[in-house]
Amino acid sequence: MFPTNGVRVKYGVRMSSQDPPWRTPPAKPVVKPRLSRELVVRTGLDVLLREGLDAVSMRRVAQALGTGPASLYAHVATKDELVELMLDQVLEEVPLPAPDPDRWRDQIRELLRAQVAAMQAYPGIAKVAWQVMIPIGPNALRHGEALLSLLRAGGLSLTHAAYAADALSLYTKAFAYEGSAWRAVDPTEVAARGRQMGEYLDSMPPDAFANMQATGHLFTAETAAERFAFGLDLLLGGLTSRTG
Amino acid sequence: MFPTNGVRVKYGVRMSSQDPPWRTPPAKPVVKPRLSRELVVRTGLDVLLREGLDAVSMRRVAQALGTGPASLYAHVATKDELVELMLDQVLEEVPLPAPDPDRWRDQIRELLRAQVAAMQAYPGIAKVAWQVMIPIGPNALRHGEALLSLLRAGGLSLTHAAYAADALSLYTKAFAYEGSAWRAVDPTEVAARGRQMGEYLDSMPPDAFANMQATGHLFTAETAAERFAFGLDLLLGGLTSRTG
DNA sequence: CTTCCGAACGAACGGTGTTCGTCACACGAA
DNA sequence: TTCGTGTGACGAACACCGTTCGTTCGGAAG
Repeated sequence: MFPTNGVRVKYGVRMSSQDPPWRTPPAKPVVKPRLSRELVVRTGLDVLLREGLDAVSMRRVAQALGTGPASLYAHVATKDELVELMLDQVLEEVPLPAPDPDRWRDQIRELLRAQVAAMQAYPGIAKVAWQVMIPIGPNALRHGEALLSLLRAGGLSLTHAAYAADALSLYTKAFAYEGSAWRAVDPTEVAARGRQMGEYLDSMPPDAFANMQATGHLFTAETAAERFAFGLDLLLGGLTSRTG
Repeated sequence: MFPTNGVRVKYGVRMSSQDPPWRTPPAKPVVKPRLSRELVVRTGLDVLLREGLDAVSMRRVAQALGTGPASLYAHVATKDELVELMLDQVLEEVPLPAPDPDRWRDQIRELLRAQVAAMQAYPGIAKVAWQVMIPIGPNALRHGEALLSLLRAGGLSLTHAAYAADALSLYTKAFAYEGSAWRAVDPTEVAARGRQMGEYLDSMPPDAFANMQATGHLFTAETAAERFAFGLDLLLGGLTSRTG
């Protein structure tokens, strides 16, 4: 029949001849894959992709697995750990460069851009990078080490490399969240916020918010890549004065 | 007795002579200030200061006001609006500089440092700067305009000023949140995370995370101000190549 | 075949944000 | 002064949430 490893027949399909005659066999001996940490995490990402981060609750993930919320706690300590594992899973797909002292600046740019892209593929996942204080998953650590290596390859001292990595990571996480959040919510709501802000600014003395009025049109999703590159150039450009 | 404006006597303290003799007067005619948007917001900040951001729920704030959660909705549309108003209130106390073209860089440093300091005075409040997509409160907008003005005073083009303001704001918010969050949670928990990470790193091949191992001790609360200044210098230093 | 252990699970607990219908009260009109 | 009337205050309830408890049951070990 089924391989006994990895599948499970609910309520036991076998019936003994001693069973009373009115014992009805289960209507649907549904084949259900055995739960595992990885399966729970993957299902969580599935729910996130389909219904957004807010829909990722223990109950919803359990429902997607055809079970109850209590079953998940055999594989995951808490919900925070689940979403942290989901984030780490997303980072796993990002390739890490081998430091090249001639291209370290471009390599940093590529790495951070790839991080943002990976996170934006799962709208809302960047939020958990802020919810959990310090990402500690294996892949998060690998990314941290890779960034530090690139900065060291650029000739920075240990302390400067550490501080620069901190600033670069913070900025990248912040940017990933911003873009990720915009994509996750209803676009009409974003538009409503923008209109609300415009109305407020218009109701004020015209010179009170002159620069805001003049630059408001620049903060759109279209300029996102450009803005990210600009901020990255600022940070990396600032490093030129500290190294060769 | 009391001025009728601003106070309220619960259940009506006046008794008519027609009342049946067993009618007991209310034991404590508690003087309760009338609810208002500002009072609700202020009470929210009170609860945050005393019990942390997680304790700020509609029920808890209502309880602190001696009423039920439904009463708050006459003054605040949703909980998100409440915490957004709380954040805006915190920003109100930060003074804004008048742009001086000779000191614009230092003025930016001062402004952003003051923003971080104000947020860290209310541990956890920086989190809401991320929960609400685009801060839209009057004070948030005033801060945005001030930052743009300083950058324009520095000679940047409109587009560059806008992009630089975006990067600077993002970095400041990110840093404020990081420090704010560390202060808001149990220090033993932070230590546990650090130890957990150290153990994981030790269990790996020693050269796999060499830079992480060497720099781990630099990411403490003591180096926070230094790290923030470093990142700010990076961003502002990157601007030198784009203006005089 | 029996024992045993841990995954799976149903039900419940105490919390959350928000809504609904009601009620008391201050204020303007008669 | 009396009488509506509108609005803030409020208790109760709804539909969720994360998590825990006690039980059940499948599959491997003895």
